[in-house]
Amino acid sequence: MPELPDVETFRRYVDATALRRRIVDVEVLSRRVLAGVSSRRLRQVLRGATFNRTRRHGKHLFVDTNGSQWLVLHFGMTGYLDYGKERTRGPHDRVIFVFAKKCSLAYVCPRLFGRVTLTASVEEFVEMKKLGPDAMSVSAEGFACCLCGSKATVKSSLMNQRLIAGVGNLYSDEILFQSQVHPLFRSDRLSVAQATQIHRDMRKVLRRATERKADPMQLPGSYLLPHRRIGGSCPRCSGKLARRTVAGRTAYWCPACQKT
DNA sequence: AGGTATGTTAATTG
DNA sequence: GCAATTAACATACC
Repeated sequence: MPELPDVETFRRYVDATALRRRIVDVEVLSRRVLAGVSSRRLRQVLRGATFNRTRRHGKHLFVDTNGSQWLVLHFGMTGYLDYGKERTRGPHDRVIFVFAKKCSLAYVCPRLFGRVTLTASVEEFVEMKKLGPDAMSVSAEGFACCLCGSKATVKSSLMNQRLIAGVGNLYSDEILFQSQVHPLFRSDRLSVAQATQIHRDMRKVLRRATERKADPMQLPGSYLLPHRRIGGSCPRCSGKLARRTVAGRTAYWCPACQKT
């Protein structure tokens, strides 16, 4: 799941379920998802604390734990959160934050590509990971700056978390479809008008997707994602969509609507 | 069985 | 150094 709209949805989910509740225990069921923190330290820092507030930068979710540490959650390709009272444990639960009254929040990650850690500062973490500005917060000028310095294809640049944080394979396809820009177009050859358009469409697409709880199939029929499958047709011109590996991922686009 | 998958990163190649 | 490609990670689905 997790591109920016998914992680923003998870952030709101934590806000709605787990804020200000005393953490009575932390169960680490898979050490593999811990990055640079031991289960003992995670438990020691979180036990007795509360989740105070949440932040998001790109695909990373941060939860202020009351003291000097933030819990950092990244979801890989298949991670998500599941809150419940007396919830039954699933096979892919990796870390469980246990609250009072048998309530708990599970970090579930079937493929184990996600990571959980702690950081003293969100800004330091972002700098350490060399993440670019958040896709929903970056200004048009900042966005153009990030893209136009890259010789990579525009799809690759959009997905490069060091340039812009938050856009992945699915939404990069959607953004370029909206802007009618070909995914293989070189970033540094975009006109100012094109970069401005892509910036506007990026924010529009991510906002829309977040409104729809990050379910790509719930996007309007005029969007690419509901049609993004083998044999799918362009909602604008009805032509067959093109499909090819770009930047190591499967890209879909309309060869008629998205020129060069 | 083999191909595919919403992510990241290291190694390799041009 | 940059960019593209490939493999690797671990699992599920068609």
